[in-house]
Amino acid sequence: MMYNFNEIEAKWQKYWAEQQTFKAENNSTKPKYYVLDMFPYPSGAGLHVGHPLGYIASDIYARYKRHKGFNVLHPQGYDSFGLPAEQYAIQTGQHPAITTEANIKTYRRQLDQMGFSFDWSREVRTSSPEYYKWTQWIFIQLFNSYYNNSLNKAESIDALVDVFSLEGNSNVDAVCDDAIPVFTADEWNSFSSVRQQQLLLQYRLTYLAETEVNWCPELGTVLANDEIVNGVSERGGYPVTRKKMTQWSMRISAYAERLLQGLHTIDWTDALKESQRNWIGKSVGATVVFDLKDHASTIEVFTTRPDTVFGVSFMTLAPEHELVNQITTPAQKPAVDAYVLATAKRSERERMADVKTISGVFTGAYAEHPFTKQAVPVWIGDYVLAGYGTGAVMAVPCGDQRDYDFAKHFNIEIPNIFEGVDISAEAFTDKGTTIIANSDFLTGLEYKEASKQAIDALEAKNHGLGKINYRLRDAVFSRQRYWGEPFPVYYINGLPQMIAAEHLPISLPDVEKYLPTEEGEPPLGRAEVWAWDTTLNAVVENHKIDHKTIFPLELNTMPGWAGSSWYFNRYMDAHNTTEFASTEALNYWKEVDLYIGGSEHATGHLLYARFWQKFLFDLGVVPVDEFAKKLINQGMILGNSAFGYGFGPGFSYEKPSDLTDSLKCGIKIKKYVIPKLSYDKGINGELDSTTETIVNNIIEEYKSKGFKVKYVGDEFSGTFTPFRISLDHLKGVTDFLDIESLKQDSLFSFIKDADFVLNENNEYVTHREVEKMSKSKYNVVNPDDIVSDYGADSLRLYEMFLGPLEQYKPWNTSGITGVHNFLKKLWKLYVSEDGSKVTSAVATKDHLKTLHKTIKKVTEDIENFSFNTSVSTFMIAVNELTAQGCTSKTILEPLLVLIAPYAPHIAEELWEQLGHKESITTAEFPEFDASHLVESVKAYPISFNGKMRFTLELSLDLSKEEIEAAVMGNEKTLAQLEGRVPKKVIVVPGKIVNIVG
RNA sequence: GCUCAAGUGGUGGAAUUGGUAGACACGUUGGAUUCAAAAUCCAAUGUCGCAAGACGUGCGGGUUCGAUUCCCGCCUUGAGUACCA
Repeated sequence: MMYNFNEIEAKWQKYWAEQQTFKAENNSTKPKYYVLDMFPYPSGAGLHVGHPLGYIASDIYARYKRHKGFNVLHPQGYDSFGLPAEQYAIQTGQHPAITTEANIKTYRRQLDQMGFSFDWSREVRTSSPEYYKWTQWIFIQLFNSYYNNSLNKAESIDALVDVFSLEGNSNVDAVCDDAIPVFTADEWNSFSSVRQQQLLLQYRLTYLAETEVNWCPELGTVLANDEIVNGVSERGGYPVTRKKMTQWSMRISAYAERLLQGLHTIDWTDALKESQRNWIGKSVGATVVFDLKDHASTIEVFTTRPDTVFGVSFMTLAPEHELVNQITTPAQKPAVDAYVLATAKRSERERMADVKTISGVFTGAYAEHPFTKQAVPVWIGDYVLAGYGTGAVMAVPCGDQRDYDFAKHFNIEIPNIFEGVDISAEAFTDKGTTIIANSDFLTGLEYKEASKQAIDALEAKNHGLGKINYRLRDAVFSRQRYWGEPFPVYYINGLPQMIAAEHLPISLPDVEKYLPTEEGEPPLGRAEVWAWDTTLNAVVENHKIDHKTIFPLELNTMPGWAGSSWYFNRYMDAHNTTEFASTEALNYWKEVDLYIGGSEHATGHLLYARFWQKFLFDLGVVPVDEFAKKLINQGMILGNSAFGYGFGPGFSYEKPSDLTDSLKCGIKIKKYVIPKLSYDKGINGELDSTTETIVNNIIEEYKSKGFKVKYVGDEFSGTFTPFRISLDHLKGVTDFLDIESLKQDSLFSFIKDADFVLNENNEYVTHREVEKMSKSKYNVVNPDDIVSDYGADSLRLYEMFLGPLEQYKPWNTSGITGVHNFLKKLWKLYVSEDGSKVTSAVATKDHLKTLHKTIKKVTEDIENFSFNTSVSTFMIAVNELTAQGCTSKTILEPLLVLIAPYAPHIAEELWEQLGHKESITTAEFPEFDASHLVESVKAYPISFNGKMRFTLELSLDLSKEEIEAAVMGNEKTLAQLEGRVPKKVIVVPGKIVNIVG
């Protein structure tokens, strides 16, 4: 019998689906284990070989845990709302609902053929009304809650209303907008209901506010901070500008401290925790209030160095600071206005790129130092950001490099307040133990004590407060797009009202025109969408709202991260129509035990999901406040792009491995040089002179048909253009180009008349480069091809074999033959041409040693997520057992269970051939038994003073006699004793042994 | 600039708490089989050397009987972050 992987894999995939082998129950006598993958966006390109990497790892772990006797929940679903899905629909000109459905079909087929052990009965889609009903429900809960700082948790807004009506807000410690006035109970009760609602909105955990947002005109929507990379949109790379818009926001800042503290309780990688910490950006310090001379207002600043308050020699405001207009003196007004205007014109990106230039303008105003009462000039400068702290700083040039540079540039005084420190060249920024000088009551103190006393003094004078500042901003929650969850919100008199929970879901209307607009009018706002929901219609009717003339409905949609912030809870009880998941299910599964996904979600999804989980925990809906106990970031599998080099259209070159080699070869053997330089510099890269000469020679020697280069005499006057070649046009898995195939591809029509210059073996060698796998780079390797050529088991093993899970690594199809051969050898170990080879023969010592060595290694590997090395271990085991001629069932049966998580199809097939009626999934994972491993004892000397002491390396517990025998009799060990032959070995507990020479 | 991670053959990568560096696989070379090719099997494969042997884990030091592993100082690469007061 042959190893017919296609047949075997189809057979078992069908069997698992029919038998519902991987269906998890919500109660069991077994311990529970929840393994989750970050669910995919069903993009139009389908899966490439990089996508399943994490799914394979989680599948191996899930299958392993089942063998170990756990009730395993391993679900899968689709993050089908949001920008990526919508952009794809727009590009293809189809409705997102249609493309999403089609893409999901492709994904499902591709996932199924990999043999994953998902419980598909629990599938969720964020874009299905049954699911987003509960996303809307959570939104309403957030709206109905505020953050109570004294309880340090979210609480119902009704509780806040009660407090207001009894005692006003002066004793309320809640997270809210900065500018809330103090009011008494009487005042509150006398406020109109509109006024009350406006005030409450400033406390709610999701609130409507006019905020400066990141507006992306190309995408026609606002973006959250984490959706912007280097000043352009993460998706598409479009420019982003600042714009004031009324938007829904999520008060994630209320949870900043808990999000920080929670990191201590979860087993996530340090890198990931670190980036969350950076993103939250906690800094401890104080606010300091400076009075203004000749002006009623005050300037409030935040500083982490209150100890340096006596080093202040000026203040700087952000150009956008609200006081700038008020305090600027008439004499300075023209200069200040010009500067403010110039700053506003500069895009975020320009401002970021240009950090070296120091610029600023004096406002003419002076503040008063809170202690010395000296006049402090107030400047504006764009090194101060409006969005952080208070948008103003007290400048201490001797203790902060930016203040120092600013002072030097504008010739401002730099007083030194550090004992024995030279500040003539740069600022002194160490906190350490340096003594503060020239600072009145702070003189002679160190940083820590000085800070404390400075804050005490400020608080006593009512001129400041100890304060903790966070970089984390509230998250903008509105998107001016079609393909997202509608808000369960309508408006009365411009104030938002929640639609009652029993009317959910508010479904997304089916519209013809779903394209975003550059002005930011939401697609749902167009005429044809009016009254798109019967529920809403009823609501609107009840309130007698004329929805033709006013906007009664919230027309924005929720961002992509809304649905992904709680989906892990939905899997626990995916079809519940009355609750987002039942309490029993939530209490049973609690949290995700192992979560696998990419690190690119560090400051987006993973932060928002933790935020919502903590909120739901405060609400008492979920039993734990961290949703994922352990998280692993799988690395990316990179593509291996192929390039040709062209000079103008229609001409291309081989890229030789190195320059000197080509020089040696010369033009006679048709080698020529296109330096990497030209590629690195892109299309308009320059060639160095050596290269240029050769190129000239080649041009003279090999004028090709279709060679359309302009050159004057011998002057080379063009540029080389690397062009991408689809991997389909390479000969097999080599670097060699199949020229005929390429010329027939309409995508590469520009090349069809070209002559190709070949190397001495008449091959055209492409230049290869490792980069991210993407359709546009023509470097995608489709798992479908790999599965049909080698089988899913081969693909699974190979993806693991490529290298450590967390690492970024290039894909290289040629290596897959190694693991494929292993599977064939494995097959041959069990099956001969006439049938099963497995017998009831007694296992030999060697057989048992091989088996238990393998059990030990593989168990350790899986527990440590080092899946790559266990593939090697299997190979060694099969090679050894084949060499030993092992046919014993006692060996071969447990071996199959070891391999089953990695290569489930072949394992099932062979398991069946061993006579089992049940799936191998029900088999117990074999236990390691050390008694089968006997290895030589190695001894290493520790010291030679009188007695010799040794470290012994043992792989199991040997008796004293056995160690003695091993050391005395081991030639190699004796050689290491430098010729001294021990007479007696004294075994000491642990590894230390005394040997008397 | 700051933070983190990583540098091992032609390649991907192994190597337990410091203990035979290069497992396993790819690739390459030679051989067997074949009319031939594919497939399969066998052997060799860190570098230098005919060999004995010597040298070898980015560079320079250190600790140790012993260092890929620990310490100090550099260099390089990758990732994240960026005027955060």
